[in-house]
Amino acid sequence: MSLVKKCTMQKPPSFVLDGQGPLFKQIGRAVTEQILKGRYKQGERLPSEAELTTIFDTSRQTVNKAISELAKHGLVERNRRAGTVVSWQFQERFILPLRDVSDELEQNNQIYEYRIIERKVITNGKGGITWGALPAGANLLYLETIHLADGLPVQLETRYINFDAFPEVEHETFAERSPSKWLLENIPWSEVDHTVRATNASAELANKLGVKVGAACLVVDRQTFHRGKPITFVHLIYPGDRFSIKGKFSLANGEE
Amino acid sequence: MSLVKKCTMQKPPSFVLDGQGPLFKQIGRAVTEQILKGRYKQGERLPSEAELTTIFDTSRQTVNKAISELAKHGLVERNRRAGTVVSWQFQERFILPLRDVSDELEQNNQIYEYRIIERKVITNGKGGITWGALPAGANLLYLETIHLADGLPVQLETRYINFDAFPEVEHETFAERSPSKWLLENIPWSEVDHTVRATNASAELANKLGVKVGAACLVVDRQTFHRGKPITFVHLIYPGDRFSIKGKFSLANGEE
DNA sequence: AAGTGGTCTAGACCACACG
DNA sequence: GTGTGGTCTAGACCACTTC
Repeated sequence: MSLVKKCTMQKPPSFVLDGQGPLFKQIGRAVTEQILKGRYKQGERLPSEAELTTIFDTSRQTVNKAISELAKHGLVERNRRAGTVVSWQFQERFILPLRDVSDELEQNNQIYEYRIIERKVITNGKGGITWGALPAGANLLYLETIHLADGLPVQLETRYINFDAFPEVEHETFAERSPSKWLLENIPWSEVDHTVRATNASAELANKLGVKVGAACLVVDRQTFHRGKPITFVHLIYPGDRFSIKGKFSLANGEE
Repeated sequence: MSLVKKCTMQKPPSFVLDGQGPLFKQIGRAVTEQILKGRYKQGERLPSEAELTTIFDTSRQTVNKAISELAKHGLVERNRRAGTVVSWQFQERFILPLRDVSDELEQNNQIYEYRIIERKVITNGKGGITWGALPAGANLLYLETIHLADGLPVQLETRYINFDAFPEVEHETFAERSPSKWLLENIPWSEVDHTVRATNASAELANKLGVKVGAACLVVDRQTFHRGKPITFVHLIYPGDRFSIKGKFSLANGEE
């Protein structure tokens, strides 16, 4: 029996606190730093919370808060007994924020307007329109809205609202607030479902958006629910050359 | 002097713990629940941490953890002295995950393959190619890769790697691992920048992706950095009819 | 001045998974 | 069993902001 198991030559601590901001963030950065430097490789185990507690001379809570945050961002994985190891892949979590058009445009100092093109109550399943989340025969408020930036169309919104569940929309003209804003301010929601894809503009769409027939457009489909109850389904179409979704992510600062 | 300031008819506590999982999550759900129910409206102030501590008969830490989490998700905003109020808009945080193609396909039980179409070292700024993050004249490793699902093209990848900073890529054939996977496993990164938009397929692109000329395609541009040093720029093109980005978000469970 | 959230401590018990 | 992270407590000091 050997006395030591290969004497893994205790690595230099080398964690450096920068003195900026809260301790738990400093610790998070220090550890992230060492991982990025390759000091801890993928699959490799980090010091336990107990060890980090002594390394940084702090309480376990603080260490836990720091490392749990890294785990939330997917940089490390934590397991009881097995300890904390560096993730093998953390590319799965690239993240894109999706914002309301009007907010997006305001930030760019563009002038935002919208116009309701059409408004009617329709029956789910008829006229070729079916919203799978609701049974056929349900009443839907149909709204078609065009959103403009500096007078140029940037988004065509086709919306269906669960009319039976929210009959109060009948008396809303959406003159003051766009349907999107009105819903957000008046109807609570708890779940959202998104799909983003690309499509070619049909003749009708091209006309409404002021682009050429066949032009590539970005399409965002969004379904909103509250406790499983469907609220609204919205189909957003953007001219491909006038709109894009942008997102940044930085490991050092946390999210976004 | 009136004795009471209008006696704001102490609202019924009405927070309900469901007994499922950790206390701080139960509290988070209970509070979220009341907000969604409209019991606390937008801009309205929540009970302070001290009050919640007595309401839930727990420690302040636990309450803090619960409510801070809601704040991270954008449901509420916290301010010193002013207290915690329900956010006016929390639509800004709709989130879309972006995943590696191969992972995406694996999940759908589709067969994944890739082929390197072209590989060469080029000079930044020449041949009409400029990567703004690097100076003109820098060396770039150019890689063009096609990714297939069940034998059908789903992604055309055009990639530039900062060759001067990572000369080790010269000897990598990317035969075992796609450039994307190889980079993720061998080069540390700390910042990512994304843009998603739609575009019409050029003749060349249409040919490579096996779609019609002019077909709408989804384009993802991704720049990756490490401590501000550019690593790679990649231009991913998906046939619009064969690919979409999907994301779900639920307030009740936390993220994603 | 006073109330709020932000952070930190030093302890504790527990569930889980590995040996 | 034993070490790990997950959670919780009861206290504390501080910074900020509104009152």
